[in-house]
Amino acid sequence: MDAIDLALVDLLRGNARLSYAELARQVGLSAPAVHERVGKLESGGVIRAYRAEVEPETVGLGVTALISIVEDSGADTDDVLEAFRAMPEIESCYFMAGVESFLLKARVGTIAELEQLIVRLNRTPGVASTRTSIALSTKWENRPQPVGPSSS
Amino acid sequence: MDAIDLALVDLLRGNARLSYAELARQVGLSAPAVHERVGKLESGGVIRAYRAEVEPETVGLGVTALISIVEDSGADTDDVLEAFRAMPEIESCYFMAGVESFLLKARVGTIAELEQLIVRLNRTPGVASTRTSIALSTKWENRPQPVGPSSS
DNA sequence: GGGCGAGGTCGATGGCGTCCACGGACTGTA
DNA sequence: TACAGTCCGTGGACGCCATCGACCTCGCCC
Repeated sequence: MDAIDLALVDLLRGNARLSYAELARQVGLSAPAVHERVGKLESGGVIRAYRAEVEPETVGLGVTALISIVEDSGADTDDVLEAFRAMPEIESCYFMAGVESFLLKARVGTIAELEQLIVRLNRTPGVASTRTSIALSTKWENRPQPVGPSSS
Repeated sequence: MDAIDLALVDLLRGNARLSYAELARQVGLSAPAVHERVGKLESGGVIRAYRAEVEPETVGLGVTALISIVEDSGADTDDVLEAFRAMPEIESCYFMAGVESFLLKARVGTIAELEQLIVRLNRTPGVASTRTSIALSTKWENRPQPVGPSSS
């Protein structure tokens, strides 16, 4: 994990479809060398995936909500997690410090679907209560912060 | 935006580095046809970007926090937004319904850096108060939900 | 000094991206 | 029905790219 690896990660966070040849030009190595480095970043768990970022409205997912979950005392956190994982609307799931154990980011098409999701969440064993905030608009999301020349 | 476009979007959300030839095989078209469709999805704003998803800890961003912001009455929301945008630690920014106008997701390397960020946020003109929750762990993030055969 | 491993370059080759010309289906008009 | 125009696809061609293997260089350890 040297400066060149960080540069590759930065480049791929900005545009995951850059060719190895282009990456090679940018970091000043040959294409096979870059190919091997990126392969190691992938298998070493640094690069988890390559994803196209989609404008949610255009695929019928116009409603974004953030839902905080208070767990039942004595709930099995793993079971709760598994139940959340089975709900595809839940895009992100953070385990939080504080009274509210989880914060979920959910994306649905309509307010009606959001309502159904909240009902399902409240019915989930281990969930004591939910608190939902609706995002009126997403100013930006998952902006990659340059990690540039840093320590490690 | 027909079923084939949706399939392409799904495939690219799952793996942004699929070749056009591979996409073509999956959807049953020729490579040039897929190339043109994807090009239209990009220029039409459906596909916003292609990003490598990185394990944050491995690039020195091990601390995730969610920060709610209450605006001053009379604050200029655009100015506040611009100030947020200038802080690279803020990965996502949602404009929310409720007392707290914004929800920010920030990623930093250490608690000390988080403290500095919060200080800067509180000093920002237009910001009345902040409320920070720390994510102890990220169970998952930006999981693409299949949009499959849907309406539109 | 000599062997070894990590990590690089170079060269070759097959597949891919991308441009272009062409063709069939659908639509609106006479 | 016949015709022209448009949209959207296919197939072929060509140059670039991904990827493999052979070799090279440097630093390290015995």
